[in-house]
Amino acid sequence: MPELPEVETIKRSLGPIVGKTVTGLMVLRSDIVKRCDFGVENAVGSEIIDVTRRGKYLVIKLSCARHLVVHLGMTGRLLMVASSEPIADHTHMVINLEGEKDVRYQDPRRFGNISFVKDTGGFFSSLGPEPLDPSFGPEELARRLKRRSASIKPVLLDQGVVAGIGNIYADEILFAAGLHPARGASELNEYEISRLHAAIKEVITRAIEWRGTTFRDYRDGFNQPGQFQTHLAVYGRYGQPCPKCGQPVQKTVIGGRTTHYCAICQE
DNA sequence: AGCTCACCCTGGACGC
DNA sequence: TGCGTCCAGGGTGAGC
Repeated sequence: MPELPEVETIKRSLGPIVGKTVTGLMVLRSDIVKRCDFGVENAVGSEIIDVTRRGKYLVIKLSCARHLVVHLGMTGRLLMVASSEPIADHTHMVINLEGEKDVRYQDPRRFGNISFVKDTGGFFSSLGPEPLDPSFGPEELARRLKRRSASIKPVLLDQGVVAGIGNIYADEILFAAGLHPARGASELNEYEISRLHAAIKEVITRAIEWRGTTFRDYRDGFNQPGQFQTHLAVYGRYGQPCPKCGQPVQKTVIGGRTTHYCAICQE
């Protein structure tokens, strides 16, 4: 389940492709293409000048002022492999690079998508701020929560509020902030919002340091799993002791999503 | 406008 | 062993 820390880790692992020239590009399943501002043939011959991230989106920037924007959904992977490797099942796009290397996009569940984008500004216009951007402060978070009557958990998952938070980190963030996931977003006071803001930065930063969470599917560009799963406080730990108070972690459904929390530590 | 919920998809876990 | 059922969840869109 690639959320911000996983996508950031993949982005960093794809460093070796920067500077390489695209020698071929094949889309093997057209239904994974979400938006197409230009033909794939336009990418061939371009140089990859950067790999960046916005929220949960990975952006492969090409020298022709065009971008490949990839969303990995739940089970998507971008892997660097030798061109001689056989094409694995559920491979939906192959980017051939100079030096007989490929970047391959695999996604068994096909919740992910690829876009061929000219103007990324427009593409990302509905996304909220990057949680680790220094300009993202508690005041802005407060402003974004104020008009939301829904529970804080689904509001944290709303990419228009803050970009990059998914189900795992929403639960971890709310635990770190000591906030019950069913609390109304607009009812949080200044102190609670400052705790939430600090928890967002802290949890995301720590998860990136551990190279993301691998529950089952997530791998970086070198096919390596993350390590943060052993540091989770509540997510996936239903019935196990809360790391703070020792009481069993609870599980419920909020906003249609499985939600883990500690009934003692999260008021 | 904002909230809630069903839907998409497939592999793995689980029960019988 | 095998079959059926359920579950995971990001984003989207329908309906309220």
